[in-house]
Amino acid sequence: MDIHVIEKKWVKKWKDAKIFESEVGSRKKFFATFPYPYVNLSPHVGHAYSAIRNDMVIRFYRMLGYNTLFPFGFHATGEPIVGAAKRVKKGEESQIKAFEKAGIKKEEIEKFKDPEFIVKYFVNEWVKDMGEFGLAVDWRRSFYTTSLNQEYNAFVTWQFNKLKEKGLLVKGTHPVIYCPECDSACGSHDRKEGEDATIEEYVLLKFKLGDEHLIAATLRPETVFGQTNLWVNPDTSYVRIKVGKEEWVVSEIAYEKLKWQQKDLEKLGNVKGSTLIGRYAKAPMIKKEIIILPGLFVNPNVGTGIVTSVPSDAPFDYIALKMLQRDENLCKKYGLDIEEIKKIKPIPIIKTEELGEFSAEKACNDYKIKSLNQKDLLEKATKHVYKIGFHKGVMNKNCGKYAGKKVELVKDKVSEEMIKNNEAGLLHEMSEPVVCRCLTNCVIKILENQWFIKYSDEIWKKKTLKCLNDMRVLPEEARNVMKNMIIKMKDKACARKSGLGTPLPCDPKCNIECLSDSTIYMSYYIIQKHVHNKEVSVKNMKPEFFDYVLLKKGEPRIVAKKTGLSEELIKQLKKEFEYWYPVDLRNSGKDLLTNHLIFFLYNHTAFWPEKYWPKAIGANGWVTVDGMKMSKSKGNFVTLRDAINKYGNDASRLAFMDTGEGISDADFSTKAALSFKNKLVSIIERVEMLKDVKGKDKDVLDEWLLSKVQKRIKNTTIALKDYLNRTALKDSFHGLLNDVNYYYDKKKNLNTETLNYFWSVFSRLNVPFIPHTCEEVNELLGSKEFVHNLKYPVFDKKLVNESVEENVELLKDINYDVKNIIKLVGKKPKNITLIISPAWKYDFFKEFKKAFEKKKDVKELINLFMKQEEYKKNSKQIIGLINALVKDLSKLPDKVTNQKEEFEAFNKNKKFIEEEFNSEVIIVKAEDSKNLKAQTAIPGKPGILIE
RNA sequence: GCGGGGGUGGCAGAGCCUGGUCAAAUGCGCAGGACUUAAGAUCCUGUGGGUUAGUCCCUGCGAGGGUUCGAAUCCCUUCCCCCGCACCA
Repeated sequence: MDIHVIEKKWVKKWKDAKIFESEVGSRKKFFATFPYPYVNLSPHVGHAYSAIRNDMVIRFYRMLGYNTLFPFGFHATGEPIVGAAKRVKKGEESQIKAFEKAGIKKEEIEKFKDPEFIVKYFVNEWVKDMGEFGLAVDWRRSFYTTSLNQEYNAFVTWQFNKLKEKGLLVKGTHPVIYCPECDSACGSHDRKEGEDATIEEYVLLKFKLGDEHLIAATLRPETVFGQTNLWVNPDTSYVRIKVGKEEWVVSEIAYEKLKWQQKDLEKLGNVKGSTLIGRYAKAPMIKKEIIILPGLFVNPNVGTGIVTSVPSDAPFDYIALKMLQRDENLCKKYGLDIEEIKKIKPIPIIKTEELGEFSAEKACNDYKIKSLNQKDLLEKATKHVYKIGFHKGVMNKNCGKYAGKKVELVKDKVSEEMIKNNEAGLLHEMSEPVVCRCLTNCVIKILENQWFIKYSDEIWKKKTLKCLNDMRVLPEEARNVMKNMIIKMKDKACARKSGLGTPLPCDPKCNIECLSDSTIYMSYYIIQKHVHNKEVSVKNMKPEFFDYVLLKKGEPRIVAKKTGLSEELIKQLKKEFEYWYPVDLRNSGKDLLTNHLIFFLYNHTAFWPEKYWPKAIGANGWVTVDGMKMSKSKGNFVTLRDAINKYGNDASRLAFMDTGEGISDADFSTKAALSFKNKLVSIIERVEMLKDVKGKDKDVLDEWLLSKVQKRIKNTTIALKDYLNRTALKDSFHGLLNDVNYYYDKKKNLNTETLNYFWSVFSRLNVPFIPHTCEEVNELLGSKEFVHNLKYPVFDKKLVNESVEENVELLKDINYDVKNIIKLVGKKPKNITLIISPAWKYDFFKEFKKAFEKKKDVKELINLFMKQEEYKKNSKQIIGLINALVKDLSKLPDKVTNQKEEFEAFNKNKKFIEEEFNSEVIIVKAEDSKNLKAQTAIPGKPGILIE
């Protein structure tokens, strides 16, 4: 049997019958989406995972009676496709090889110089592969993004005009890591070095010195209240520059940096560091004249090469000051009066419990730092002081109006105040050097007049938080991740100079970037069906069209006239939107939790009333292959096509869904996939063999199987409602197969009715996981209908039989024990005698359980039982049991029935034991046995005697 | 640094919220068996360590303490790992 042939057959049948093409109706609907993939590659197994999870939920809800919709779009917005096309044009080896590896013929490569061709090529590949994979997708609703698709382009244009109208699209300024050679922002993927570099914000403090300003850079503006002096490196050459109307003195390197961040900069001349020493400059905020001292430790590459000194809270400053105060020669060299220098004392400004008011001094003592040469220790101490000071510190009385306030709360306020009073400015620095792929050193540039989406807007934020709060998020821990992100949200720059996309209406030279043009497009799937049907095209898509269909604005008669569409059609579109919206589930990889999904929520709250806000988000982890991150170099890169060819659709689906769940990563195990493939074949074979099953008699095993099946149904349904694929599979697939294996194994004369029922349930219950196999099984069972059109199995309480299940469990236990003993004895038994626990033990165990809940003391418990006549005669055994039970309560049997019931149960089922061991089984009550083993018997665990 | 999540068998991964009936569901791998001419598949049995005329005992959930009659689970301390922090899709 070839499973691939079977799967292909069903994929075709579904397609021909259009069972996944969804139309509005009167039934309840379920609309599930997942983020459209970026189409610069053919799909690989990682892509497939989120799609399968969505597919699983869709099939489940479909069989619960919902009208389901699963659309599938494609994302082409952004840089990579254009980049790849450029690289092909340039004839770059690696890029061409990558395409060739993806199965593109050499003579075709030429065409990949055109981004549009790349988009169309891969969209086609995706539809082909995903289609063959049998997803329950309504392919009429597929589209790709960017201006290459005029209709979608019109939709996004409308969206951004609306955002602007609402005041949510604003202009602003922001710093980026920038490559001067490429003349564009240099993202982490474009870098050769410094991928992890971040932008740090230094506050530039202005110290008035005559007509000039010495500019010192600091990361701790709140410590200005403790300034005692300035450090200037006497050996460094500084430059005097004109900044607007002011003259600044900074290091040469700082000037180079500032050029990118300040307007109207002009170099006036050089200043030798040593010439500044000993002079006094007026410090910002405290407005005090402080002395400029020689700081040989000052690095001209960092900040501005000028440092303000706060010896109370900065270990470097503290040690440098102490050293200078001892160094008569150095003072003399720069003409300083050492006695004056010695008068400089740290000014306490921040107090913490751990470090007191002189944290730098304390830290230096703790770390045993004596000299500036201990640079590593000084850096450690600085970090430590900062961490404690910032998070736990409180500003003291020397800090003016900030006294008594927490450091973390005032830090920004202090710098804001100084900037406002023109006592300070800003300098952006990279946390580490960045080199662009083009080998140019990057700088930080301040981009001006950039368009931002105003995600920082407090009202909008609040609405979005409410939306998140009211929806389901699965798994739950994803909610916290998102919540924290929303709270932290700043405005998002939404325009890019390069890459594909929709032009920003208010600045058409720029395209809308990839995460901003994909926030409310789920609504566009509804419109796309009509574009596909050629009923609507870009010329109809006036703003009034979207206003009416999506926002219910306007008179149908006027809108129809304006758009050139019939009134009927636009009414129909509006109706469809109102039917399918809101999105019931958006399932996504966890990587989108802190960006795309947030924007998705934000924009929905901006465009629609609560009624249309998304109902649920599901997140899943990454996919690894055989425990390793998928990569081409490791040779473990599996495309979806590979998986389909090798394992088939259902086995691949199982390999995903059986391994990962929730936000942790899923491991696609190739061995497991292969083993699933075999298992699926054997399932179909078994069902084919059903025709030879003729048995009519029913016994405990039939009842047991039916009862087990009910529990499997119940557990599967509960798990699926929480999108827990793995948990669900444990019951629906593995559980049921284990159950039925036991049945096949133990049942002498297989019962037709039982097995037909079983496989019918199996085939329906597993549709979300292995839809093709289920169709085949369903057909073999004689159904004329698609299994997808049948009802999902419903838990039937009447078929649950607890006591039968317990009996079978009991039998399993006994078999296990007997087998062990036989192994020890090492001979084939003639007789097996099971000695049922004496009647009093049943009472004892029951009473003990109750008594133990109240009293835990061994002696008290013994006394309690010894008071009772009926137990006295078994005192030895009782004391032994109590001691053992108190030590380890697990010895207490799960369930205590009574002797009569257990005796009857064993008698009824003894034939199974006899068959198992092929020997006679004798069942006696302990009271009727003289054998010593009778004493070891307890409820649920008979004494066993092998002869 | 900030935020989130983890550390359990050869591997992947349950159990933790709500302490005991739990140590390891489920899958993979491995070993043995049944079936088969044979192989594969399938099914059965076993799979932390130790011991065994007895269905058991000892040890074990990153490390160290504590609470409790009882801790993988609760509390404290400590070590280690992964992910996100935005212009990258």
